[in-house]
Amino acid sequence: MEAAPHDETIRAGGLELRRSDGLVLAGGQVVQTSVRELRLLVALVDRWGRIVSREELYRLAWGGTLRAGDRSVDVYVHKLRAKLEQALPDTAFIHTHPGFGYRFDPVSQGLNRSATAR
Amino acid sequence: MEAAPHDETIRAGGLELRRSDGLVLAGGQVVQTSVRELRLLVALVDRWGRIVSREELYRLAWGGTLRAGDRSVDVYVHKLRAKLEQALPDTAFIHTHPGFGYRFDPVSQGLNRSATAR
DNA sequence: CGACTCGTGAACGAGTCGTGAACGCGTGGG
DNA sequence: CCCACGCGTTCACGACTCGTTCACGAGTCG
Repeated sequence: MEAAPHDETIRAGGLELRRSDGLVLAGGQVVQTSVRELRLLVALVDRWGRIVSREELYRLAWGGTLRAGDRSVDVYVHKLRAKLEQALPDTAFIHTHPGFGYRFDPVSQGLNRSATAR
Repeated sequence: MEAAPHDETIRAGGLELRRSDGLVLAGGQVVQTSVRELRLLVALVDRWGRIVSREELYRLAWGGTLRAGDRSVDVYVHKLRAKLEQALPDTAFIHTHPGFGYRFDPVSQGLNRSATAR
């Protein structure tokens, strides 16, 4: 029944991601995510610290090829950011790398951390 | 980390569930449940805090495979919510996760600003 | 400036979920 | 034998959610 070969639970800067349940916790509270949102988040978290192109993110979360002009990834990154920031306002999780893609790396505001963004 | 494998009596946020009797108490008063309702409730409580798919709930409470288009689980979740809400109006027990399933987690209204929000 | 990338809110169609009601079945009492 | 009753299923309709797409503005770079 439970098929979870990977790490069942991922923890990152106040974020908790239970793969088997499809449950996301941030700061102790439940973050409601849709199926797409969760798959995108998992795709990003699995490549923690690395820049992931939109093409790859689309392939992982949607399962096809990203067509030219498709902004779906952008829109869903926005949705994820909104939900995560609502739960943990002082932490930035997803960073934009213009021309390359997105990168997942929790950075708490006010603390010294590698802020590679922009 | 595992919460109560098969305890006799389960207590959760004003709810009391005795397995052997099949007795459900909420806020001190008895909640009359049918066999199906109780089995569904037990299935949810046993996976407290986790999202449980309709397929699994059907398998646990009914004992077969959920056919496409079968709304039985939805209807019985509704019945359970109605009965629990009548006993404890300020507590939400069963939360919906669209696309995933249902999750049992008692949340008292007004005292808790977290959990199921959108 | 002009072209491009990205953020963000809104609108829309499709699908999912909540909910009341009708129906059928078995049970037990008159 | 008939009827009332509780239980479980199914249906119908409304409300809500999801994913896509568009539109516009901000920011960036040569």
